[in-house]
Amino acid sequence: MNPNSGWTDKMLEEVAEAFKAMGNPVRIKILRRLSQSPATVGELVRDLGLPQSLTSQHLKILWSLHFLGRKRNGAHITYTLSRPEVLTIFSCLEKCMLPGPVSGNGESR
Amino acid sequence: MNPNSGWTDKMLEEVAEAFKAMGNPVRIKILRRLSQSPATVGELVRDLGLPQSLTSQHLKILWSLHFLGRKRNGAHITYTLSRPEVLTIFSCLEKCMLPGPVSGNGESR
DNA sequence: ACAAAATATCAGAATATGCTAATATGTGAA
DNA sequence: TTCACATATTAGCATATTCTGATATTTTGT
Repeated sequence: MNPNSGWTDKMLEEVAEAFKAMGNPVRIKILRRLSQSPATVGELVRDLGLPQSLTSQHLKILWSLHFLGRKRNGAHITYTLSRPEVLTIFSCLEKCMLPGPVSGNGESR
Repeated sequence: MNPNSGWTDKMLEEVAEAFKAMGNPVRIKILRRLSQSPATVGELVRDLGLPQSLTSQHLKILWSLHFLGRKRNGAHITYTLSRPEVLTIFSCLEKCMLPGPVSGNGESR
């Protein structure tokens, strides 16, 4: 019945949101940095060389979508990667999607 | 030196583009439909219940990013999924990211 | 209570995205 | 060539995203 075999429209939306979250260079930087080790906002700002405000905004996005965990430590807030699967996806992309085999897709116009 | 251990800025952009491409419900529908079997634009329009123009626009995006292959057959054009890895990513998302364990992320404000 | 440091939020501008409706292009048949 | 069908492209609008710069909030130390 459902022409989307298995996925509801709501699931479609959520999956799209998850991809969208990863569809930004700054957020990818953050995710990759946090995959090495947890970090505070200040450390991220320093390591990635980004404005504090911008970093905070992107952290909010990633956190609200449950990509990140957050822990207060005095005046500092430490963020952690809460979905290691993200890294699997990254390495899949790195290996499979970037080189773009484009093996004879037979476009002959 | 590079604070992005391994990835150049160009790679970051390209990976982000790939994620962005998958960050839209219509494009996810198309990718999933094509994962079952190749289809012409008309078939996609019918199966997914989308306007022809919109379908064509999204196909163009997916094709130009090398997600799809294309083959002319008379007046028809058949599209195929050219990156089966996409499905791996989908199922990873389906299993890991959607249920959102959010297991005690220790947010205690 | 005050100041300083760390983080978050807001306002606004520039750009990008997604959609509809209309039009163009290409293809095969008569 | 002309028609009908299949697909692509365009224009324009509405909304979303991304960024900067300024301001708010929270926390610790004095």
